[in-house]
Amino acid sequence: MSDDHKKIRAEQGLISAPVQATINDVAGLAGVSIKTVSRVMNNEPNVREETRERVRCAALSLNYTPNLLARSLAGSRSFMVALLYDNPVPSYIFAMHNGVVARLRRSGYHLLAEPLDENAPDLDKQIKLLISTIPLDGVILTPPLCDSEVILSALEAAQIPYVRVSPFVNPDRSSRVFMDEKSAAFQMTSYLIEQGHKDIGFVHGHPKHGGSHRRYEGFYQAMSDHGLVINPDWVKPGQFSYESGLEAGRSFFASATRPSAIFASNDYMAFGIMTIAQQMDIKIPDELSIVGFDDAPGSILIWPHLSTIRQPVHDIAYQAAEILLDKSLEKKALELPFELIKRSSTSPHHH
Amino acid sequence: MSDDHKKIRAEQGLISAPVQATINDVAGLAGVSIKTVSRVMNNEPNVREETRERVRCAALSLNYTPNLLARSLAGSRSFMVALLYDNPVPSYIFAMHNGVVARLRRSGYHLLAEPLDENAPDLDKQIKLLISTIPLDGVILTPPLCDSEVILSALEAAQIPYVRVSPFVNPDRSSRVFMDEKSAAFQMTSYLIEQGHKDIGFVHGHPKHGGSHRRYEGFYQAMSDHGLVINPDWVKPGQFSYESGLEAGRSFFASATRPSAIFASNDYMAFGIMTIAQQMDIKIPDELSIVGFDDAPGSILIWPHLSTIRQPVHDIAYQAAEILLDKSLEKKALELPFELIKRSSTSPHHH
DNA sequence: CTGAAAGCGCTTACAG
DNA sequence: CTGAAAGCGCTTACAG
Repeated sequence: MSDDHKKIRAEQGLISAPVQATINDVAGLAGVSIKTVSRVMNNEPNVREETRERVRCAALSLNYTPNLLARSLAGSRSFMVALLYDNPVPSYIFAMHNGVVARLRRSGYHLLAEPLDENAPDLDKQIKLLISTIPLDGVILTPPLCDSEVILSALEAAQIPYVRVSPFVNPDRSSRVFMDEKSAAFQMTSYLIEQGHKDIGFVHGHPKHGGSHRRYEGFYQAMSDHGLVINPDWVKPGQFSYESGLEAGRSFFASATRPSAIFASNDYMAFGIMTIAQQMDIKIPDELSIVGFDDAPGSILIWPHLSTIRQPVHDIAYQAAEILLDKSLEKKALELPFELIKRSSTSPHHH
Repeated sequence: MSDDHKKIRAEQGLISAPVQATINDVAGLAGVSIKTVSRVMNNEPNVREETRERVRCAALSLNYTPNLLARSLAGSRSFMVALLYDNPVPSYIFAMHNGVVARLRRSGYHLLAEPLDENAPDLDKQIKLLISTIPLDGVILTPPLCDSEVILSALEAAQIPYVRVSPFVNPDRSSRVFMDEKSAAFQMTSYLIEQGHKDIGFVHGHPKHGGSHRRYEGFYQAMSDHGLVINPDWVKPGQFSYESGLEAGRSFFASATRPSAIFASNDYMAFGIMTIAQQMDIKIPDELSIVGFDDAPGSILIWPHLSTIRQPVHDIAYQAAEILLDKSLEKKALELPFELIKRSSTSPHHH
C-alpha cells in the first residue's frame, strides 16, 4: 500500500489489515522502478542477475503477488478461462472441472464455472454478457454446448479462443479433444457378437449430443460388418437419462420377442433398462446381456456390474486446457484412447 | 474503443474486430461524462430521468457492458467468489456449483472453481496465493475444507468474507448453512427401531468430516432413548468411500452373529456393504436392512433401492451464496430441512 | 540493462 | 443533478 495510506492508518490507530503489497512497495524496497519489478515477476530477460535477485527478495519479504485484475486490465491476458456446460451427468462435469483446473493452475490461470441451459431462450444474451463482461483468455465447451451455433459464433465474433470437447457438428471448426466414440461402440458391439449374440438391441442417446450419433454409427457398422441384421423394433429412442432407460426397458420387454443383448448409449439408460428387467424377473446376464457407455460411478454399484466404455474425462479436460494455453493459432485435434470394460452384465449367448 | 484506435484500424484497413465499447464511448454518444454513465450503470440516484434514459439508449446501441476487471480494480468489489472443495462425491460438488452459480448470477457475480487437496503440504501457500492474486469478494467452503484451520485463518487474516457449509469445528466462527445431521441420523435410527430392529450396526464416516460425528451422535441418541444397547463390535470405522464400505461389510459378515440392520454414514459405504452382502448371499432387506445418508444417484440404481437421507444440496449452496452477497456483517446460521427417504433396502424385523 | 510516461476501464472523493 | 481529477495496480511502448 502507498505511504499515504499507511500514514492515515497509523494516525487513525486502525487495526492494520494486512493490506496486499503492490508493485510500488516492492520497487521501493528493492530500490528499482516498477518496470523492473514487472520484468522480474514475468521472467522477462534483460535484468541483471543481481537486480533480479534483489527484487525477488523484496517481493518475498513483502509477500507480494501481482494482482491478477491489474495485470489483466493493463495487459493482454486475463488469466481466466471459462468452462461452459449443460450436462446432467455429475461425474462427467466433476472430472472436467478437476482436469481443466489441474492444467490451468500450473500456469497461474483460474477457472470460471459457467453452467448454462442450452434451451434457454436468452442463451445468446447470456453468452454475450459473459464475454463482454470478462475478457476471457479462453473457453472450454462440453457437449451439447460444443455444438451450439449461438455460442460458437459469439465466441468467434469476440475472437475468444475456444476448445471443444467431443464436438459433432463441423469438428474442424475449432481445436478439439475427443475419443473415437464410433470405434468404441464398434468394439463394444463386436464384443457382444463374439459372445454369440446376434439379436442385439440399441438405445439412442440424446439427439442433441453428437456422441449419440457416433455411437449408433459404431453399432451399425459392427452389425453390418458381421452380416447381422438390425431389427428396427429393437432400436429405441432415448435421452441419456435414467428415466428414458426405464421407458426403453418397458418398451423392449412388452413384446413377445426380445433381443438377447442390448447396447444402451450410456450407463444411465442401461441402469434404467436393468431396473425394468429386474422388475420383470428377466435375469441379467443369463437371459439378457446389457452394456452401457461412460463408466459412471453407478456401473459398479448396480448388480450385475455393467460392462461399459470408459472415457478418459480427466485427461480430455487436461488436454483441452493444454491446447487453450498453447496460444498457437493452428487448430488441433487430439484423440484420446478409450477403454472397453468387461463386467458381469454380459455373458455368452447359447442358441 | 477510443477514436484514435478506430482511426488506426481504419487506416490500416484491418478487419475490425468487434472491440468492446467502453464507458468513454457511451459517454461520448450520450453527451455526458463518464461519471454519469457510471451512475446509470450502477443504478445510483441523482441522475435526471431523461439523462438516465439517454445513457441507457447509448449503452444499448453500443452493446456496452462494464468491464468487470476495471470495476474491480477501481472499486471495492471484484464480483468474484470462489468455491473451495475437496470432496470426492461428484453429485455433491455438482449440485454445489449449480446452486451457488444460480444465486451469484442474479447479482452479476462469477464463480471460481477451486478444487484443493486438504492434505497437500502446501495448502497454506495455495490458499494464500489464491487470496493475494485475486481480491475475492467471498469464499464458500464445503466439508472437509470448512474445518481447515489453515484456510480459515488465512481468509480471516485477509478479511475475506466466507460462508461455511455444514461446519463442525467451532460452528459460530462464521456464517454457515447446514442441516441437522444429528437429527436426521436420529430419525433414521428411530425408523429402523420402529421397524422392530434392536441389533443395529453403524459405520462411521471419514473422521475429518464433521458430518461423521454428528451422524453418530444421532444414532447414539436414538439407541439410548429407546433403551437399546450399542454393540461395540457392530460399530465399524469408515472413510465415506465405497471401498471402506466393502471393508466394513466383510468385517460385519465375518462374525457368527450380525446385526439385523446397519446404518452406514453415507450411501457409498452402504453400497459397499450391499455388494458384500450380495456376494455372501445375505438377502437385503429380508435378512438385513440397510440405510445410508446423502441420496446419491446410485441409491436408486442399486437393488434393493437404498433408504437414505436427502440433503438439499442445491438449496444449501444457493443460500450460502445468498448470505455471502448479503454483506451484512452479522454472522448467520441457516438450517435447511432434510428428508428421510424410505425405499426397499429396509423392512420390518420379525423376531 | 533500466526507467519515466501513458494508459487499460472503471470508481472514488470531491467540487459545484 | 452533473462533472473534472485522481487513482486502482499493473503492462505497453518508448527512450536512453
